[in-house]
Amino acid sequence: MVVGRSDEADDDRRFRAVADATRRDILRRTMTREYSVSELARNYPMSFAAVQKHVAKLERAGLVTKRREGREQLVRADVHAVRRMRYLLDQLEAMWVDRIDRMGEILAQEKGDES
Amino acid sequence: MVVGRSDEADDDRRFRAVADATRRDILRRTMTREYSVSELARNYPMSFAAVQKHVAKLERAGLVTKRREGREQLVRADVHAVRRMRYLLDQLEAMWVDRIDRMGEILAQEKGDES
DNA sequence: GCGACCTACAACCATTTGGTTGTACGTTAC
DNA sequence: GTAACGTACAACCAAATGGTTGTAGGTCGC
Repeated sequence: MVVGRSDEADDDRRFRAVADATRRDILRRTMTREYSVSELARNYPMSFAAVQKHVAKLERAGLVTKRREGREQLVRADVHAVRRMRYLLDQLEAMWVDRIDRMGEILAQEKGDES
Repeated sequence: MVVGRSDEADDDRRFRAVADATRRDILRRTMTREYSVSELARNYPMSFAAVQKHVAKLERAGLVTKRREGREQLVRADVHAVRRMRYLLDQLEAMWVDRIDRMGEILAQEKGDES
């Protein structure tokens, strides 16, 4: 997969969206079941509008979606966006493992040469 | 593991540190080998001081470490901090999977009742 | 020893962020 | 029908962020 600029911007948004304890908690809760925004808001020591802003930021990052049911907006997490972030971190770790592997080969080679 | 406030702050720092394309690229590069700060800086269309700030932010998040070699500071990535982020995302995904599993059980139960 | 290279950081600035209060509108329950 | 509930968003403000320029000091190579 070739990473383009729009992919980088999406990654920016996703990681930034989870770089806040309140938003991570919103994500945890909405991963288990749907919550309305005001139901979510009751869990945090801030105004309703502030929680609305957090939800909006998660939505712009593609981490949650909303659907209206009567007067309520129900928020649910989207595991795909979480997987995309995990994938990127997996790639980073793979680069690390690859480096360690290459060092191991060098060491093995040096040991062979010493015999 | 119980997540405490200082853990949350660490998570804030780590996710915020990777919420920027330049810093993700620095992380990719230093995952494969050590780079000096000025060597890194040659890759980005910004001042040396700006790259320095990016490296400092990664360092504060525990994602890279620096060691001095003569006049150069050599930067290397720390895979443990990447793993901590991945772990957190794994937990989120596990919550999703658990929810899907519970829905599957409910559906199976409903089908059993219909027979 | 001195020019080139490398790094650190202060001060500044424009933009973004994260919170508040206030206003407005739609839905629901009685 | 109206009070209660739920939501959206504008305007505001303080703090944080991400970049710049400039100054200063250490190391290295010739």
